[in-house]
Amino acid sequence: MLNRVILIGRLTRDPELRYTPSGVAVTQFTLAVDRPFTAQGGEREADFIPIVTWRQLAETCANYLRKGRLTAVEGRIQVRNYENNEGKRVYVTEVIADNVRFLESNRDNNGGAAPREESPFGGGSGGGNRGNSSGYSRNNQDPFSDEGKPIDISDDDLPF
Amino acid sequence: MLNRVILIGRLTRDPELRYTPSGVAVTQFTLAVDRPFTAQGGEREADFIPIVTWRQLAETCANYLRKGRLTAVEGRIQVRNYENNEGKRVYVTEVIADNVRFLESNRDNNGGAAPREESPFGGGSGGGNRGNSSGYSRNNQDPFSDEGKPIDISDDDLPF
Amino acid sequence: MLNRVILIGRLTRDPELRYTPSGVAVTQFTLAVDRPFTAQGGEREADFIPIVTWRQLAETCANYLRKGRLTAVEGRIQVRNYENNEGKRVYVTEVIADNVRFLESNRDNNGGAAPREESPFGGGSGGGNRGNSSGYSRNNQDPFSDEGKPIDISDDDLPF
Amino acid sequence: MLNRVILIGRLTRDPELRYTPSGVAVTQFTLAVDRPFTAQGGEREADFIPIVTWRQLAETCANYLRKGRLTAVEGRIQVRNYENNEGKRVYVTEVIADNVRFLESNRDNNGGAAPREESPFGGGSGGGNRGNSSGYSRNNQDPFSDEGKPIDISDDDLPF
DNA sequence: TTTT
DNA sequence: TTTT
Repeated sequence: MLNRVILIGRLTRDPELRYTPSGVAVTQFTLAVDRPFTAQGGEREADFIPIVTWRQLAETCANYLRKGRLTAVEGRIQVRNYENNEGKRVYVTEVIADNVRFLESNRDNNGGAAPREESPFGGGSGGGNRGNSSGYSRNNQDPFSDEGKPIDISDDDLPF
Repeated sequence: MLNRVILIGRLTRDPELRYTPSGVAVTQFTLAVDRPFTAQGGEREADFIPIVTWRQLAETCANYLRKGRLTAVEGRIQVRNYENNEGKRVYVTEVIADNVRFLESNRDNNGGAAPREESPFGGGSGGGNRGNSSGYSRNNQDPFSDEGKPIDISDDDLPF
Repeated sequence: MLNRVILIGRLTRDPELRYTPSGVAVTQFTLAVDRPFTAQGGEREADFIPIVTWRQLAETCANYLRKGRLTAVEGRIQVRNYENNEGKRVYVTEVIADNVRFLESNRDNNGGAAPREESPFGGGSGGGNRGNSSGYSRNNQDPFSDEGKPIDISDDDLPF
Repeated sequence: MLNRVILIGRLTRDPELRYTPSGVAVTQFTLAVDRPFTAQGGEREADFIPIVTWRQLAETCANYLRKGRLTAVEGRIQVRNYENNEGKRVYVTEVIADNVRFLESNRDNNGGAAPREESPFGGGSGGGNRGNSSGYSRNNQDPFSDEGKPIDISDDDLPF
């Protein structure tokens, strides 16, 4: 009835952009969020929280977010489930984001992977392929071709 | 770095109160939270989100929450993992609540299980056993005795 | 850059529906939200927080919310300012709601004012005047005619 | 009954640390939070939201926050009121913060005022006066001496 | 000016 | 499988 999540953390890897069979953009990444207390032993732990974004927001995230970047995410908790290879039901909890804030510009943080775009509001190579950073065109790609795991993304998951 | 969740939904069952080996109260329940849109086909779906409360809040939840009650929960997302019987790593996502609001009084809603306590601020049988609804005293109980699944609760999970 | 508020409280009065000069619905009400602690002396205090809703949500709120009802509100803090009669700048802080949840149905709570509509999803008198509870038609009304204070609502305040 | 605010924005000035008559630290600052849409004319507007922190958090904020810094704030909305010089009741809305995150380290942003401390976890001059940046000792100060406006802070405002 |  |  009400379901609201706000997180600030850092990406553990570059985001992954894919497309559903019907061509809708989806980007997934994981946010490492430090816990507000230290574990016994004094080490600070983190929660690794899977984030999913759809459509235009997915393309923006794929273009501008990179591993290590401090990022704020607003969204809702969603619990999916599917049957795995052994016929067992597996539950997957993700945050479906509807608002993502880039708290570090590209200038601030240049460790990790090289940015695919020069600047958050900079040029890009123009044209219709913007946002599809896989190098495949939107029509003949197979976004899941390199995936060993069961395909767990479909148009049925579309939140709106 | 920041991790905040606010949910409003209904309990799918009565809450379960247990104690860690060192005697700390933990209560778990699941909140059914309706999604803000309807699936294709027009049915309204819900997310079933596991909630964990600790210490005094755990005892209050065990005493006053019941299946079906409309409830607000504030907390943070936590992702635990453990190795299962087949040596596979399993990830469990829960909301660790630090604030729970009972949006329906006992009077409002008397379906489901009978309340164990008469009123939210009513008597109880007094004495040291308050909040331990398992019928075991706090010292000789085995809160996990009736559990087939691997014990996935320990003092290591203590959030503060 | 990020601005999110979630409140649960009770309406101090029936909501007030008005229309901007260009015919956009706006509803205002105040939420009494109990503080999480007691003041010295032991009395529990509350914050009285002004809420504003626009368009369709404004009409729904005007139709179904009433004085005393337990209500959840999601939105953002907005700070307006205007010059008063004495030429002094006055600051007004409100929560612009984009999501409102009715936590008590009409059946639960029938003290206070009589409901203008029978049931949350019930009939109403039908037709185009739905949601305009002032009795004026949408075109020839003056929503501010009965107001002594400076007109502090205009199309400029439109949030989207 | 539930009152939660999360903001990300930038300080409009250096924070102001004061002490109540009984010696409790209070820090006030204003956060400029960009609105999620542009006004007609295309300019992006912001809300200027007053933040209050107490005790240890007040001292930390006074030490490490500076004008212009990107900052996340978690807290609750509080509405105070007092009678002004002309006998008129004035309402003041503030966010009482219980969690503040510094999203830019001292290195990132050195515009505006010079930092009073070298680094977030750096030295300081040590000793009991830490956090009292007014230059007054905690006992003989008058935290309101340089204030023309009515004293609007007192131990009565203490949130816990 | 305030709600239960 | 994890980020600074």
